[in-house]
Parts: sequence; structure tokens; C-alpha cells
Amino acid sequence: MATSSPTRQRRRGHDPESVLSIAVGVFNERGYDGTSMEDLARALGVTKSAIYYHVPGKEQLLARALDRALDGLFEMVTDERALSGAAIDRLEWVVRQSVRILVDRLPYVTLLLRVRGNSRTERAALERRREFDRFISGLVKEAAEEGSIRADVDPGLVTRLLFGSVNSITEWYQPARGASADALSDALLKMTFDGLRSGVA
Amino acid sequence: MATSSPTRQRRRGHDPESVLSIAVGVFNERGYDGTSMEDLARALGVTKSAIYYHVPGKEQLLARALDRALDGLFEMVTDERALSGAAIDRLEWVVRQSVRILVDRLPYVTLLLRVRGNSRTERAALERRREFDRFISGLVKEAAEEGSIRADVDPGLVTRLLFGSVNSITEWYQPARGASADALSDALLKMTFDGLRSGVA
DNA sequence: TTTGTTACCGAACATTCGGTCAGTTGACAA
DNA sequence: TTGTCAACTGACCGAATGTTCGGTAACAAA
Repeated sequence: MATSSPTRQRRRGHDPESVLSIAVGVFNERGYDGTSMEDLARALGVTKSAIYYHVPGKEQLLARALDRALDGLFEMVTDERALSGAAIDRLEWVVRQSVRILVDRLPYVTLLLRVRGNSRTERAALERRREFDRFISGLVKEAAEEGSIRADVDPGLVTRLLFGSVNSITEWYQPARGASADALSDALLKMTFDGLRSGVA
Repeated sequence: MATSSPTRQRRRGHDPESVLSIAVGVFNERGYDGTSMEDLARALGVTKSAIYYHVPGKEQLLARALDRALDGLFEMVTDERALSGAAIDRLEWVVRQSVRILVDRLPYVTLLLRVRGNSRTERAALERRREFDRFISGLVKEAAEEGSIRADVDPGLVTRLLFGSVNSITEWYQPARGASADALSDALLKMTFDGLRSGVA
């Protein structure tokens, strides 16, 4: 697994991929704007200028990271299981998948959820994200119209609160010690679909 | 170069309070690290140096804003209603109050929830916030132990998901056009305590 | 009129920023 | 042994950063 390659032996050093994944880690620790190229260089164990050998610059690093998150989300909402069937079942599937993508691509989604729109790159990502949000919003509305979810709460509000809970996972989830994506979505769906209150009290 | 000589009609003067509230607004738009003193000056309608007449500097501005959020939260968890009675009722009260504080002090709490720990000021705020989180966590655990909330979900997970939903309010709530704090907590508690699913489907 | 205070401006400060570029290194092929 | 080239260094650039400071317009009290 380490040395049995038919092609040339592995060269030490970085490539665009390793630079990206380490950079995104630092972005999430210190915030994108709070991260200098010097910070990245330190984390990579090279000098600032070496970074420019692998990637065109700081903003491109951000753009690639955000695309990774957004591509995952859009793959999901174009899946058949998000498009046909009872709205409540589609919603449940989308919640489960969202949690899975969030866990699988944790650092990238984390970065996406913190974008504020300070550059063209960020504004473009925000626009794609809003498109995703609109899909979810529509789904909740359909579930309300088909009578699957309670009628005494505004669907728009429910969407935001529900996915607020989903998205909060990026704030505290630790892949190493945390639960699995399935365990997370189980707990989340139990709470939001069936409620926390036990019949006892 | 459009503007001419500066001896125009004098603006209304600022004070530390007006500087703080406007600054926090900009911090939330662009992120603290993404905001320059030049940005603040523009929003205030004065030059950079005028800001230093009212406040000691950028980081003090942040510190004062974070204290405003944290003071509200700690006022709540020292209230009698958070300390005595059935855990499930205390939890419900704390959720309602959290939403209220979040709405009342929206910009300050928003800023608090985005702090990442890049400076001593930020780390101090994070530590106070963790103390608050520990209180909430304990409350959920008590509610689980008294049998008021379902036993098939981990209380730690529930805490995070529940308050993930609460805290998400800062991401989308608009005081002008949005619902009241009561309407928000009603919807939130219906969803998380009783569940979204309607009996129909 | 003089003096003082308040609220600000404009220029400058040292530092840090993202980014460029000529050159060095070292592993490998020939 | 020499040449190639991916990967990198170190010196450097102009612009932007947070902050300081000397000055000053406007007004009020004396």
C-alpha cells in the first residue's frame, strides 16, 4: 500500500490536494480572513512561496473547497430519491443525506457554512447555497401540503430550524470520537420528527 | 475623487455606544477579521482616526460586544426558574429565554457564536460560552434522568442538536420582518419537544 | 475676547498582507 | 558524470492593516 506502485516512487512534498486539505483545516480553525498565507505555510511545513507552486492563491483555495461542499449537496438534490415519492419520505432522506455529506466532507461544508460574501468567490458560493436552501424549503412546504407535518407551524420556519440543527453539526462534530453519520441522523430525526418528550412524564 | 473640502455641515456626533452598535453590525456582515477600521469608519461616516476618540481599538470593540451577549446568557442561568423545578420545565424555560435573548441582543449573540479563538479576547469569550453550554448540557441530562425525555437518544447529542437549532436563528432571523421571539420558541419547542410529524400520515 | 472642551481630520507610523521571481536543491535518467 | 526538472527557498514588492499624533473647526463658558 505504501511502496508497491508500478510508476515512479513517491516523491515527498505536497501536491494541490494536500495543500487544499491542510489549508481548509487552518481556515476552519482561524477563519478564512483570519488565516494568512504565512499561517498556511507553517501548517504545511514550507515557506509561503512554495504554496504558489501548487495553487494559484488564497482565494482559489477557498473556491475549490467551497465547490467540494456544494457539489456534494447538489448531487444529493438531483438524486431520484429526492425527487419522487411522498414529500415526508423525501425530506427524511434528504436530512439523512445532508448529515452524511456533512460528515463525509466536514471541513469543506464547515467552511461553506461560514461564508459571508466578502469576495466574488464567496458571493458565488452563497448563491449556489441559497439555491440548495430553496430546494429544501420547497420540500418542507410540500410535506406540509400533503399533511405529513403538523399544520400549526410555518413551513419556512421549520425549514430553517430543522436545517439549523443539521448544520450545527459542523460546530461540534469530531469524526474521530463522535458518533457515525447514521447515529447522528437517527438522533436528529427522532428529535425533530417524533419529539424529545417521552410519554412517561 | 468625488468629494470636495471637508468643511461641510457637521454630522451628529458619535459616542462609544453608537460606535459599538454600528461596528457590531459591520462585524456581522463581513466577519470580525474581514472588517477593517476603514470599513468601520465608512459605516460611521467619519475617518478611521475618529473611532479612536470614542473607543480604545478594534479588539475592545469586540470584547464589549461579546460581554453584552454573555452577560445576557449568564443572567438567565442564574435565574430561579433555571434552577428549581422539574428539569423538563426548566429546559423549556431556558430554551424560551435563550431565544428571547438571542432576538433581543441579536447582533451581539451572532458575533459571539462566530468567535473562533484567534485572540485572548476571543478565547476568554469562548471559555465563558463553554461554561454556559455545560449548564445546558447538565439540564438535558437531568431531564433524561427524570424520564421526561426519550431514553433512546444520547443527552449530549440532544443538547447540541437542540441548541444548534436555537443558535441557528442568528443565521437567518430578521427582526424587522421576522416572527416574534415567542412565535420562534413556540415553533422550535413544538418541533423538538413534540415532533413535526402529524398524526395523519 | 479668551479659554476650554468636544469631536473630529489628515498624515504618518510600523507591521503584516497576498503575491512574485530568480535562483537553489536533490532525486533520478541517460 | 552530467542534465533535467519537480519542489522549494529567500529576498522582495506594493498595498493594506491597526494605531498614533499634531492640528483644528465649532461651540460654550468666562
